[in-house]
Amino acid sequence: MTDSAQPPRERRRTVQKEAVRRALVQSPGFVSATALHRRLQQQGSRVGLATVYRQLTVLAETGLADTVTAPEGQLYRACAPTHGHHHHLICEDCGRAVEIAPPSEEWIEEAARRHGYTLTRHVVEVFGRCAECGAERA
Amino acid sequence: MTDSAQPPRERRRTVQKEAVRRALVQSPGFVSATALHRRLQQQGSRVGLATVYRQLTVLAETGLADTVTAPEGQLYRACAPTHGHHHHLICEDCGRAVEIAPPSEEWIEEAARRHGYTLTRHVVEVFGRCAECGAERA
DNA sequence: CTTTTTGCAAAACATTTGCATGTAA
DNA sequence: TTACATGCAAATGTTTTGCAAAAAG
Repeated sequence: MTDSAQPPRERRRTVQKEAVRRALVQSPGFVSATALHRRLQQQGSRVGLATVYRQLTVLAETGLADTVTAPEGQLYRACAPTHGHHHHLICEDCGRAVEIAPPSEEWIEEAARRHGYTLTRHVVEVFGRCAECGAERA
Repeated sequence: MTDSAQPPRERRRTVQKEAVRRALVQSPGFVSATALHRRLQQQGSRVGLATVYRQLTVLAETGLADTVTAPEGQLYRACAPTHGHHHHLICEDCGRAVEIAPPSEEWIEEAARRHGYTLTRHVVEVFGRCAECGAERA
């Protein structure tokens, strides 16, 4: 991208925008767009799936949502805008996610530098099964 | 692991199995199943896409291939069976990947234990632009 | 011969997009 | 009024699956 100054997208306040946001906040761990859409329907909100996707994208861009790429798709989670980025320990069963902090991320920059890479982003995803789900494991 | 003795899947030796493996080895960085399939076609091998997916899955399970989940899908890369799992520094432009080793992964187990999680897998993906691609950066 | 593997096409999903229609500002 | 936002359905793109035919052992 040649840094084309994008027309500062206007953000209009809409019911569905709020609904998506609220639903996301209500969700315990990371959720997929479809899952969130399902939840919204159950709650009575008649928000279109496309809108859920669009809003989730916006939320992620705005930093209001954290997102990780899982094999079953993109997952989102509400996130305080101040948080910046962090890593998670995610339960593969229920999706519950715990924030974890690596002791140091210097080694990442270190490694990048050593190999002549310019860092753009990094992801640390740790998957497992939480105590609750693990106990009832079949 | 509950060590449920799974019916030891028979592994029959087939041409396409070899073809997929070879194509994967020939590929420099991480490749998607579809990309690999395309490559195979260009090389003349008439391997079905489904087979490529199936084999790639097997290779990953067997530990003969490394795999990362990217937004555009699952990516695979040939990998020595002895290697175990490791992490990568991936160029977002050309896909070239360099192996990197975190100083220690104890903190992951540590964190899991602390939160009562049973670890199943973890992924560390660091994305950036390699020296080569970075130079010509527009 | 028996069982696995393949190929193909259809099915399943996740996600995006085109467009007419609502609607905030 | 006038853009932007939404909904819906169609379009994409990836990965899986059903099943009959081919191949391995």
